[in-house]
Amino acid sequence: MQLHNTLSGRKEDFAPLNPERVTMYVCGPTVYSFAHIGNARPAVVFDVLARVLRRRYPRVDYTRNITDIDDKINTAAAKEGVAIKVITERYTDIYHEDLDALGVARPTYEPKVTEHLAHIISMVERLIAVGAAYAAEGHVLFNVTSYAGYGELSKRDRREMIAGARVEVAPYKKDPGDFVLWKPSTPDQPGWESPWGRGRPGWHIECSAMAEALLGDTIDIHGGGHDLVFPHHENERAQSTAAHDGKTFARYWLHNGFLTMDSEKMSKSVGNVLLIREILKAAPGEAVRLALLTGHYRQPLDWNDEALADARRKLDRLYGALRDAGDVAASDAKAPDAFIAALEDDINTPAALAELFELARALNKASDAAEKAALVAQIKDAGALLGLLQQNPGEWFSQSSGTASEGPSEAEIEAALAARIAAKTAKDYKEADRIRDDLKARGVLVEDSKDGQRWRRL
RNA sequence: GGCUCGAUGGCAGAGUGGUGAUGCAGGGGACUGCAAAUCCCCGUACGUCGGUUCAAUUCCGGCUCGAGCCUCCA
Repeated sequence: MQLHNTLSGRKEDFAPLNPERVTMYVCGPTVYSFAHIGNARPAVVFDVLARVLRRRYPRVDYTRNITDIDDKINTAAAKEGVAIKVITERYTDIYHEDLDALGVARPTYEPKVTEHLAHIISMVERLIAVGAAYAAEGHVLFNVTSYAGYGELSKRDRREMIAGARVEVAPYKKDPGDFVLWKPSTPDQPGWESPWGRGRPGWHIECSAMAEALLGDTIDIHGGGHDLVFPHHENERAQSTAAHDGKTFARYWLHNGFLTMDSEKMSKSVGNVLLIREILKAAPGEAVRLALLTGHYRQPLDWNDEALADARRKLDRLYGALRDAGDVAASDAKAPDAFIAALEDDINTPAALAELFELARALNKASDAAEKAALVAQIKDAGALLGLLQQNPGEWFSQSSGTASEGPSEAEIEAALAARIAAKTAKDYKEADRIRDDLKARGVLVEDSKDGQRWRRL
């Protein structure tokens, strides 16, 4: 298997440190608001990676954290006049619901920062002990000059960064690039007791501490959105390496490209944020998932209505092939080598999808029952690796477009189809066509197959 | 300003130093009462200017354009 490593800037052969236990850490959400479609991309991409790894390795410990201590959460809680727990639990549940709809499996571990305060404090103490961090005015800061490798991941020169810095440098910092590990809380802010007084952790130390607690000092794969390379992952790397006596923190760094809206970054300031749950009102979760896998994960992906409609039509074709195969009992055939090879080549989902369509065409052409059974099994096994094609074709074609869409009920459709078959039997094609046109106008496409009429929602 | 990554046909999107993936859309045909679905066939592409090479969309360089990071951010 090959994976593109941000640290080296090239594709590398992947070999886990311990083949009996592959470890993977992906930065999860800060739960203070609804998740948008951009947040869904890493969740889906690394879900696919976990599935591919699990096919080859017996145990994959995948950790995706929930950041439930953060100043944005504090702001949201203060605004509503509730405890931060009210906010974080609400949006954690929503996050789970959204990802469930996209077929994203839960990670092995889903740690929360609030459950790891002791670990975070201990890590900060160790960093001070080894001289990589220092306390100043209630804060604890990581000294970037203590780590020679600082800047390697994001390919940045510290001196240039200072020149381009847009923020004012706090006077207690030894170096302008030093970042906060622990900061003091005022009495009205959420805080936890620590050797440096009541306060709360900085953002970067959380992930380092949770990765250490659950996966150990060195992890195989660390993933996240491309925007996290700097400063978040650069800082994590510096902290963890310093705390672990120079041991490698993450062996492979993977970053997914950004999702744009009409070629522009999705952000609240631009006002083009598209929430996962808004999209799910008008489209099935599986189509959203496929749309996210249409491009290679490292490439930017432009989100628009056409991309989603395209994904739905693709699923129509794939599920159509499965439906037309009829009731053949799937054999125990597995996804073909070319499909696996595509996914093991740095998660090349577009190439893998092309293989899937080749299988669908073969299935559409097949007449032999054994051949059909093998192809159905191959398509389903391949689909499972992508997290697709696991429902019955009938369910796919009869489901509504999304949580908010409407249309005639199945009973109404069945009644209309009965009337149409009667008209057809009487060779009253004018009436049969009228019924078909009427249903189409209401969002239901009727097709005549050799097995009789069938329908699907548009 | 610094850094990173891109630029493929009507659209989306892989890939490759020399036979133009895949899906959608389009044209033709088969099938169908007509459609739809399916199958077969077809078309149009590698930003620009140079270089290397027998041969470049594929390697190298300049340019132009685009996305992202340098501040919270997937």
